[in-house]
Amino acid sequence: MAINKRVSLKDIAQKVGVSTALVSYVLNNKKEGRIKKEVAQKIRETAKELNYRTNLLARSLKINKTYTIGLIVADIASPFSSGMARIIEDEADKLNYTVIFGSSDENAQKFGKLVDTFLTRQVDGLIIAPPENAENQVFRLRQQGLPFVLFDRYCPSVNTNYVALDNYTAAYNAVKYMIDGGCKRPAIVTYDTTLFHMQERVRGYSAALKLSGIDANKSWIKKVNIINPKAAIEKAVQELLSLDEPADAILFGSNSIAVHGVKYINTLPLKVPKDLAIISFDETESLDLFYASITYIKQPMHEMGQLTTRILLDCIGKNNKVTQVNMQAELVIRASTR
Amino acid sequence: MAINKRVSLKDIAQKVGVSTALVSYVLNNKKEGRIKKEVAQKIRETAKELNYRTNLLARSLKINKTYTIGLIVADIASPFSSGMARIIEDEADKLNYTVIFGSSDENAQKFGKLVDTFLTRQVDGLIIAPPENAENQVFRLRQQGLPFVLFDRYCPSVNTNYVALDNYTAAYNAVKYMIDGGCKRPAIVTYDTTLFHMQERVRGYSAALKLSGIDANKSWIKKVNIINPKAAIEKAVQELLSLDEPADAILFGSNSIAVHGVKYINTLPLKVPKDLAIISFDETESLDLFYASITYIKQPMHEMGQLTTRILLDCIGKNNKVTQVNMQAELVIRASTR
DNA sequence: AATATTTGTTTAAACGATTAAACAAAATTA
DNA sequence: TAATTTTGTTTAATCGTTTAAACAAATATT
Repeated sequence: MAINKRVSLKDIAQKVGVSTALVSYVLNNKKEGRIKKEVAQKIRETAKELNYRTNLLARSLKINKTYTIGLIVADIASPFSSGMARIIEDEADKLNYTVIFGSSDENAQKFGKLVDTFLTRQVDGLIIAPPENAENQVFRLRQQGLPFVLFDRYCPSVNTNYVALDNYTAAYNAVKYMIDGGCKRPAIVTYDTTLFHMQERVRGYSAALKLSGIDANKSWIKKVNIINPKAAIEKAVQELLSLDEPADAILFGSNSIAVHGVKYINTLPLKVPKDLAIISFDETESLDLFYASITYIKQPMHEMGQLTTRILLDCIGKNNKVTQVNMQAELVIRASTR
Repeated sequence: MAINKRVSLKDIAQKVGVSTALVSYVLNNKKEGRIKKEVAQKIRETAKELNYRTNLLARSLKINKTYTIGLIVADIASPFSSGMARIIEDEADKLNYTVIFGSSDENAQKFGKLVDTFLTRQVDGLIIAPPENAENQVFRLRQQGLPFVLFDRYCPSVNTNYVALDNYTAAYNAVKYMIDGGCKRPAIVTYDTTLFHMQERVRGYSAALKLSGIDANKSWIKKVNIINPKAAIEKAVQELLSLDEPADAILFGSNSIAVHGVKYINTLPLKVPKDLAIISFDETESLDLFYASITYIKQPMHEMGQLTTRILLDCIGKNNKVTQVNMQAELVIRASTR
């Protein structure tokens, strides 16, 4: 079955016996008062009858606007990314934008390829969670002048729009809370990465110790390799718990770290929160059945997604000022802390 | 900062002092032998120097092909959808296709809007998980002649490409396994929906009873409303367990049903699998910590996603025959069955 | 030397829309 | 009645590519 030849303005024009210009004016409701009622009516009828659909390629080419935004996440299959994608989709849809997406796999080169693909497709703007080592690419993008907004992560060295968590304060508050609850030796397990937002979390952790008068202990900070994290995280937790004076609180630096960490802890005889307090970043469904529900740092994902999208669409609509937002997290206190 | 005017073929042509046609030929490696080496070289250099990028809108308009496919899922934020999206993205990328996506929210009207949006954008084809009551829309799409492939769900009334699970056999085998393990009163909890794939699961369940010589009991089949499923599922499980002769095995008709069901069961004194055997469709991370790991029906998601994409791209490349695939599931036996 | 072929490049139409400008006819004003 | 304005529509250029066809110059063939 061949594709039914698509209907163009020309087809309508011919059928009605007018010029394509007139058809365009009518279907776009331009020149409102000028066009004869009966002709307009006829054109609209014919368009419907022929099942006409604007060719957005042609329109976009002419008006130099595609109503498309590109979304680059780490991995669309991850809950955080797909959750964000959904929020962005809905928000974009409200203003008639369509989203095309790609996963960078935390790989700067793949990231570059995606940016290129999207630019070639003439997207009106980009929403980006940049991977490690992509600062200069982000910088170059900035020079190009295409509107974009970073989210989740950002590059402090590049002056550009972003929406992210105030990771420093979030981590600070979480650790402070555990200390105030009586923990003497709080640890943190994060990925070994140069990504700014992760470093901020460690900085917040350290500040909480310092301001609470606890002597920082280097071995309380565990940075695990992002490749094959399961084994690395288990080892890290194990080490923390077998110190001469074992850690009595752990802040897991991300969702996925917490999953492996807590599952491992679940196999140990120690009791949460009595022997060990736990806080994780983001809620984690897969720990729902852990005997002590995990206290977690809640990012306002909805607000972040909506804000990110709005800032981008604002920018596309000519607003040139740079908007940088660090949102406050909420500490949701549950059973894993005391 | 204004957007740097994008560079076109014309700019290169002017700079080099040739026609745009020649530039196009060179950059597309057409007319290989005919073009003077030095000129070709110069053109390529200048293109790089000016940071030229093909305008895919213009090319697509001319060649009537966008290298874009539209993906319509129930909800991109759900693990199944986003997992599929990722597989499709990777497979499409290999052949230089880009994916645009939308979530139907299981709503036929929203589904229609998405199809429309994607057609307007001149996608080369669609990959669709159709919602309830979208049969006629799928049928109309079929008449239009645009290549598309259904996945996960399909409409038996419409003769079109699809890739789905053999849900009948999957359910049959699962229930049979529980019966063979000694279960006398197997139940099933599914959504109350006319979606064909769900009905197939019930049909497989019923066949297993019949062929095992078990008298089917109407109250063993629970169909819960998809709106506010948590309460409905808990009620269903509760009813199954308080029958005069309570159910001693449950097949949960989907991932999300199993989550609520098992979490509820976790609060009860009964023991899995001794008092109650459990099987679910799809693996469910959030039940990882349940004391008895859940036996589940494993869909070959990777193969399904890849196959779906390949069939579509095949179709776009002119293959007109209809391909219908029902893939076999694997029953992954773990601790929740005996 | 005349003709044919090859080589290297340009011309120009097309894809399907948008839109400023031009135009003709009707209605209004002077 | 002539000049002006309004109404309704068309013409034609444009967006940035692709590509068949035309063309001119160089080379090969007779």
